Amino acid sequence: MKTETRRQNLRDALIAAAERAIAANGLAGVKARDLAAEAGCAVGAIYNAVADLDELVFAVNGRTLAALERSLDDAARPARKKAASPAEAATARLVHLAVAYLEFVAANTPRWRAVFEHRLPDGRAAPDWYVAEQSRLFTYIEAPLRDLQPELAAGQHALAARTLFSAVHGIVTLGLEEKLGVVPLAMLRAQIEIFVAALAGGLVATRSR
Amino acid sequence: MKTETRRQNLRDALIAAAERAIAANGLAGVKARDLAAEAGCAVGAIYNAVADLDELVFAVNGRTLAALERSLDDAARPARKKAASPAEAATARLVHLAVAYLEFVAANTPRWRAVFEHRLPDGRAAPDWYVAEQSRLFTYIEAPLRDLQPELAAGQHALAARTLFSAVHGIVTLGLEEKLGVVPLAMLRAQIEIFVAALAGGLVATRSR
DNA sequence: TTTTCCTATTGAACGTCGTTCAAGAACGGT
DNA sequence: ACCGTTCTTGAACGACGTTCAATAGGAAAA
Repeated sequence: MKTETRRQNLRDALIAAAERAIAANGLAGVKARDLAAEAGCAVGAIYNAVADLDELVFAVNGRTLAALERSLDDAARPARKKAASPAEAATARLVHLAVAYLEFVAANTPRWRAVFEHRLPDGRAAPDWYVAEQSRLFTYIEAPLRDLQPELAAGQHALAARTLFSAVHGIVTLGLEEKLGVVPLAMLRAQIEIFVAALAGGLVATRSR
Repeated sequence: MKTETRRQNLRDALIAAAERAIAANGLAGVKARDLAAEAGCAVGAIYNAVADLDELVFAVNGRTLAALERSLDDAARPARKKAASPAEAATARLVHLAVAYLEFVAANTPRWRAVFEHRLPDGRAAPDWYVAEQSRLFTYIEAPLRDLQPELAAGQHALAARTLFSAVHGIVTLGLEEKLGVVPLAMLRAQIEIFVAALAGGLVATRSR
């Protein structure tokens, strides 16, 4: 069964080539002929290792999600400062997470943009493993949110985590995108710290009303 | 000078065709041959009325920005409830603006997505009139923010307006994009009301510290 | 009006893209 | 060693944005 290993090797080479292409030129840099040249095969051979170029993009995006998770884990490890209250500790963790997200995206901008720019045609859906990976990342946000608003129903935390992530994602994405005025990274970090802290504080205040 | 009016007419027809194409099939629906067929001209004639297809997209996006501004104006008109404090009035206006934004985007999803999906190749910049239009829209956010945090330096309000817009934009965009779980519009509106109100409340609380 | 020049218009053609396919090469089981 | 199956190849296909030589037609001069 050497043909199967060769197929796997080609697949890996293509994924690696696609990852380099995305890092260098974004999603638009993923071109069948270039990938074939870099992986050392003919254009047509791509379609034995992979159904689509879309499948390659999903593979690369999956690796990017895994890399983000590693960054979030590293960011969560240290810190552990004493906090006056559980709510303050939760707020600090949310701010920390948001800043870690900002820094990951800043350090991996083209790779990360590919995660959100990629759209598959018509009604085709993302692979299950990909959705699962994406979903699991939200648990990082749900845990502090539970500490922040323990009285909320279970499903509400998942919804709030989506909303909070979307908000931070918007700030990070539009901030790094220089479409409307260039915002230095340090200023962006400061804004995120202010806004996430204010948001968390506001949520806690809402609770007691 | 009939040729000049004909050129203008063709330009208008092409913009209208592009707008229909975007509304129906998104940015990817803008195709030279289809536009030419719908505008009743040959493919090559497009390039007499317009430099690029990008120019057409910018024209359509400009119209979309104008439509958003009309929606925001309409949304700002009524309401005018009595508020206990300037801060509460400002918060209510920010929530109102965010909800109006959500509803505009929900009612014009493909058109609005085109505004953010459109990327021009290499180092070409957006036209000046387009940047100005986009910039002017931020003043809608800056005014309530000034009421909310009067002690902030002038430039800070512009920065905070960008950040707040980015956050709401993230919530709206990822919420309407059904990539990760479908969130009903009503639920999305509730989330926005909660989050913007909490954020505004948190910002006010930060001020007094 | 007639003639002339110039520019607008046309649609075939170019280069690039993802994907497919007929042909030939290489593999795996017997 | 053989043969059926499968993989690999690169030319070919259709679609895309854009360009261009050829032609048609309007504007200015006679």
